[in-house]
Amino acid sequence: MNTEDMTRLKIPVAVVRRMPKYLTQAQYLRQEGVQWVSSLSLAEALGLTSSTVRQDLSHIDFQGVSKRGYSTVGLEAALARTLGVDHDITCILVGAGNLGRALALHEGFGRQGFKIVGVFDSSPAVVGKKVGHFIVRPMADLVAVVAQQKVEIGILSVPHEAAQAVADQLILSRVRGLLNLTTAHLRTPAAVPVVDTRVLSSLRELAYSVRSRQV
Amino acid sequence: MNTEDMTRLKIPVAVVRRMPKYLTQAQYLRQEGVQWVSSLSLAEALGLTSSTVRQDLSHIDFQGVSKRGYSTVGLEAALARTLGVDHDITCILVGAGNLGRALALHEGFGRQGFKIVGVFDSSPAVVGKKVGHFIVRPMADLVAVVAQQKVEIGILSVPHEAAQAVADQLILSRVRGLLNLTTAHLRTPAAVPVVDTRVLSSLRELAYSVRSRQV
DNA sequence: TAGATTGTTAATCGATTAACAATC
DNA sequence: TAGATTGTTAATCGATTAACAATC
Repeated sequence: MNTEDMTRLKIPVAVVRRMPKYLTQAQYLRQEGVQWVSSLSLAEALGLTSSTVRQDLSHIDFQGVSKRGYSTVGLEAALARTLGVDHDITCILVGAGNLGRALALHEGFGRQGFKIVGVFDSSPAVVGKKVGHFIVRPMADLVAVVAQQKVEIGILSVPHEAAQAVADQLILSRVRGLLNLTTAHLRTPAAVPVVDTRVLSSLRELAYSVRSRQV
Repeated sequence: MNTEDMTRLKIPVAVVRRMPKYLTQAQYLRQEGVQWVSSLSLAEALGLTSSTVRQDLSHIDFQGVSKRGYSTVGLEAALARTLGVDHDITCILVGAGNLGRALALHEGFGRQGFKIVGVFDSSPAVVGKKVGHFIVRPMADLVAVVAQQKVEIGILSVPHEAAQAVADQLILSRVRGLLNLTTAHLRTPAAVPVVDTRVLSSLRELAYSVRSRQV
């Protein structure tokens, strides 16, 4: 099988979830001026085994070199291409509470290609207010903005109770994926993937780990 | 084996990661006045199979009832006990950038028992500034605050480059677990668990999902 | 009682690790 | 060349699902 075919095959979720870490590490090494990295040193830096690293990287359209390892520049480019982050991705953010405002103000996402082009809120008390250089817009503008700016991703940082309703509105407005920062579980059609990032869940998981390791 | 023994056994990570979701759902149902919930309806609400739900809940010290399901009140209590979130957990936050300030201002965590008792930053420009009712403290105060307030969890929201050094300081100050919001991979001794919540990684994972589902 | 739903065992599926020939 | 490191196959390990007896 040639590499063209291979990269079209579905990559296991577990592997996709590690790819952003490899990408971050490849970027870092390249910035540091490191030109080559072995599967073993990637593994050590990321808390994995070299075997896992080689298995994972076999899913991208990029080859290592015997005795030298992987070119950091090549690895970075191939990972970005595989993930689809080698070009800008347009996002909107719904929910201008503390968390939403922080994400809108955070510049790191834009630097990595995730461009936020609008901040929305359902509360009339918040609509019209400024968040950095954004002016918070009403939900009624959603459909038009998504269409005009070709928005791909909707970021949800609304209260738990509102989450599903807002997700439904985002889907109707034709965003193609959702980043869910709420505690709610979102139901979406199969064509609209959801990735969850729940700080509260992580804290609870950590509470368990802390307790179970102490004894 | 009695249930006492069982709950002392190590619970698989995959199960621990789902427990916060069951807890959120049990809380929600209880608040709505629902008294009983079946494994099937939990599964439907959370996007799982009823088989997974029953397997998972067999790890907590709590029994369902044939023909009725699980008592929402009992389930909530047992999950909170198992996770170790049936009492307050003291946290500090390091890094008073946009994200850090947002988390400090967010009231939801405190309501769920995660009490932030201090906000720290290494930048003299930020130290002394107010974040909500907190006054940002210098890193030099870390050890004393952790000891005096019995801080269990350190939340990291510093820049990538500073992450490992700050993690090391937190470990020296004797926090017992780290919530890592940075893009860095943290190396810690086995006794100090780390849970990662990386918004950028989630966005990248989502970018891949969006692209692979469209075709 | 009849039947809905649990708890658990066994089967399947997927992810990780080990091992090693190929290669630069 | 010799040996370090890849890419890949096979083995192991763990997680999910299916199935069903027990039970209220």
